[in-house]
Amino acid sequence: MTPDLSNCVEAARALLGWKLVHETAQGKTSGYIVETEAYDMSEPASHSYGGQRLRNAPMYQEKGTIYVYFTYGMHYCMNIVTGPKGHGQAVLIRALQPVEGIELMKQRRGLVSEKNIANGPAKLTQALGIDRSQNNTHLQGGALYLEPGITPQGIVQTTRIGISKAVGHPWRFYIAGSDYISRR
DNA sequence: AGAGCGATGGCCT
DNA sequence: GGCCATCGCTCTA
Repeated sequence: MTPDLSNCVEAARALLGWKLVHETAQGKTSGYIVETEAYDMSEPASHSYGGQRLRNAPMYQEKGTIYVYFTYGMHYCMNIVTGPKGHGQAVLIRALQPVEGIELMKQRRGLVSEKNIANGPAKLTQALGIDRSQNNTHLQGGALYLEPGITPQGIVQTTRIGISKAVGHPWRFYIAGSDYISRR
């Protein structure tokens, strides 16, 4: 069960409130998606810009494919692929509100505050135990999947964070008033 | 074959 | 607010 993933910008909005779940040998962890960003092959901030290559190939797969990339020599970030096969687009999951397996997530993150468990794209992959082995897998039928969660009472749309190109696109979304987003 | 740099986070001041 | 860790992908030669 997934929201409509036919377009990255609409999907980024629609994914807010859904519960992202990961089941591992250590246990089950999950959180409500509270912050997202859309990326599309038409703009240079996207990994899919400039055509398909080995690294970005998952972005060109079927909607619901998972794209995990490694950056800054130490961080993993996770995206949910959207659009038809052959169109390089995806939604970056930027923050979660912890729900299940909070103790395990704290253990993985090595800290105490619940607000800091998953309030950033690389923090949430560490908390849920996501790495390269989930890259190019699919939300359907895997250990990493979506479940219905909460209905956001308000959604804020603004510009994306941490990029230097195509900075004007208002393709970042977060749940209004959430204490678990990376920044306002 | 090799240099440059990034959709970041943590720790320091 | 600023700096640094750390590595693999991409581009150029």
